Amino acid sequence: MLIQELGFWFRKFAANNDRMSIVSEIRPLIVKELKNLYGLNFQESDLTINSTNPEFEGDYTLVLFSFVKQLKKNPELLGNEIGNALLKNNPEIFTGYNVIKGFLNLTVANNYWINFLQANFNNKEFGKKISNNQKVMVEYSSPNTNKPLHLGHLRNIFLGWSVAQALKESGYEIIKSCIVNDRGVHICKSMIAWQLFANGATPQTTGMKGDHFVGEYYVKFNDEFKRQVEELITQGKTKNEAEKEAPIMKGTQQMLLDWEAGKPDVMDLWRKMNRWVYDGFDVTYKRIGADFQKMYYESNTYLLGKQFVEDGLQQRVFFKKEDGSVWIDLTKEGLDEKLVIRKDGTSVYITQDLGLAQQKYEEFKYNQSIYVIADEQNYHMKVLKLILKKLGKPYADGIYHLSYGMVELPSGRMKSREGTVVDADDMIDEMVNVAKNKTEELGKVKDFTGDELIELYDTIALGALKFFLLRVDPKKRMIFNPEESIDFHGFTGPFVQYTHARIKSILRKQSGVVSRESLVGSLLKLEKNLTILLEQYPTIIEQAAVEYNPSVIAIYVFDLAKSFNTFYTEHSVMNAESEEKKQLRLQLSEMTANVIASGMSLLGIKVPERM
RNA sequence: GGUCCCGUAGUUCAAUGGAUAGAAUAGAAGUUUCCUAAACUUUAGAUACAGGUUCGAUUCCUGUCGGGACUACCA
Repeated sequence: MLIQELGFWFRKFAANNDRMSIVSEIRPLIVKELKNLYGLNFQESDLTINSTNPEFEGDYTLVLFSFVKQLKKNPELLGNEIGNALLKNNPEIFTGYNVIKGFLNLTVANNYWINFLQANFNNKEFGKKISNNQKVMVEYSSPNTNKPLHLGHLRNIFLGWSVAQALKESGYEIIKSCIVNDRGVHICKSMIAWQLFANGATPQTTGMKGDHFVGEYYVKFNDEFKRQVEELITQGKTKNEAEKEAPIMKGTQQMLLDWEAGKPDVMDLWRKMNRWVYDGFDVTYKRIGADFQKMYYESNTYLLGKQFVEDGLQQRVFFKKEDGSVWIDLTKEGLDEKLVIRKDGTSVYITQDLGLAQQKYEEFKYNQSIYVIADEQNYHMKVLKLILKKLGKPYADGIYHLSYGMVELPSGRMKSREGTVVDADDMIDEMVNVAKNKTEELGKVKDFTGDELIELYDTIALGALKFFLLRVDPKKRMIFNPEESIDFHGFTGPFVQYTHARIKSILRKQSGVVSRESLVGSLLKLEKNLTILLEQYPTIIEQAAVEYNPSVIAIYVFDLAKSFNTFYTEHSVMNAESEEKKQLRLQLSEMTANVIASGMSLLGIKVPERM
């Protein structure tokens, strides 16, 4: 290698964490050539550059059709002219090109890939960006305190956590928050059922997890309510009347009034039962790795929005109807009139959220505020943002609704009343069980201690579950099939974890550190494929962060593992053809393990050394 | 009724308007004296329907059919 060429590579890879991807380096070069050759000004974003299809020669492909029209040249000629110029002016980057139909296939120099590998293979922070001084709040989980977490919550939690992590890796400061829905009529339902049926039982006396314990009384309320309604109907009432007059429902409404009045015994019971639920949630959160820097409680925030009302009326954004209720007219925006204050002066859900948005902003001065909420609330979130905008709030534009689709069963939507809800804790326990059985069956870790085994089962089980819920585009509804979903083969977390464990096994056999200089001049097809994939990792993180979409990481990390497995089956690392090849493959292996570990960590998934 | 979202192999998911629509499972056929077979290889199989825009459409537009969500003085 020539001295000046070494200098080129040194500059290229010196600042690891700020390095540009090869594609982002190629773009300006092409723009430059288009100007030189034809005097045309194109934006980098005008260029379409794809990975070259495997059946053609080349690494990256420029699509030529968009220039053909403007230049009135045939694509073959155009491609050759651009390819020729690129090669001539950037001999250290390109070593070849070919034109097929309207596609210019570019081959990137082996030296580029080899130097990339040498510079980054042992960098565990590859892909991580330096701070950009932007602050993002991510609100997720946000449960009710009347029942335990279910599969739908898990999608929310994994998604919120992972998006936050991808943003953090991209240089943002992250504040994870949670608004706990700890008040309201549904909470009173559990409370009243406890008063009626519990005989003083507690999670401690029954040995139950607190959230499950309280959830049982919520179910008991519904059973009793149904029974009372039926009884009243047999007495000649209509269904509507019966539902209004059922004693347990009347009791619930009274309890809500008592709560709002701050009646001591009701407040005591409310605090006690919420404490039970929080204790239960904490266990689950800890187990699945959810964390929050800021908790909000609706019992503290539900009155906040009222400050907006005067403001809104004065600005003529809101208007008052004759009965005293306050509204906003959104018909010009294609929506309806929306109530913000009831005629009795109490606030509604949207009003509370206005207040909470304001409080969050005052407290954290965020640049962006992300709400991880299911898509059934698309309308609500649209209205929220619109109102804040109309009120001239500076933070309105930073609000983003990360809307995700429901998790459904093959039989349809999960319904708590029909008992078709998949409980989060049960689900995790079942996954752990499957992980245990499978691991024992394979018998590869018989020398593990009891604690190590428990940790491994958790790692695999949660890896499978998180991967399963994150591998799908958040926007889309997803179907959860209990029979088929607990699978550790194919496009799954354990598949990726297994690849990592196998690589680690190779690396353990290598005594001492892997050499930095591999001194090989060329790459075999499978070696190059793997290197190209590794080089794309920072771009993938960026995409996941920009699109708020962890599934691109899951898909990437799976592709990477698959690509390594193919390589690994074909070529031996420890018994490579030469010492240089061995070092190169060790570098490839180490970097693949690092990127897998890093990518999986962005999904909240641990990777084992052995499994 | 109105607004919005979604229809891709048997099934679960991919595909910034670009080359012969990719994977995974399930199906068929193979690979273990050699770095962990939770792996690898081969094979068969799909864009709901009808138009339109475009050099080029799974992607954009219109319509039809099918599924879902929202449309609360519930949260």
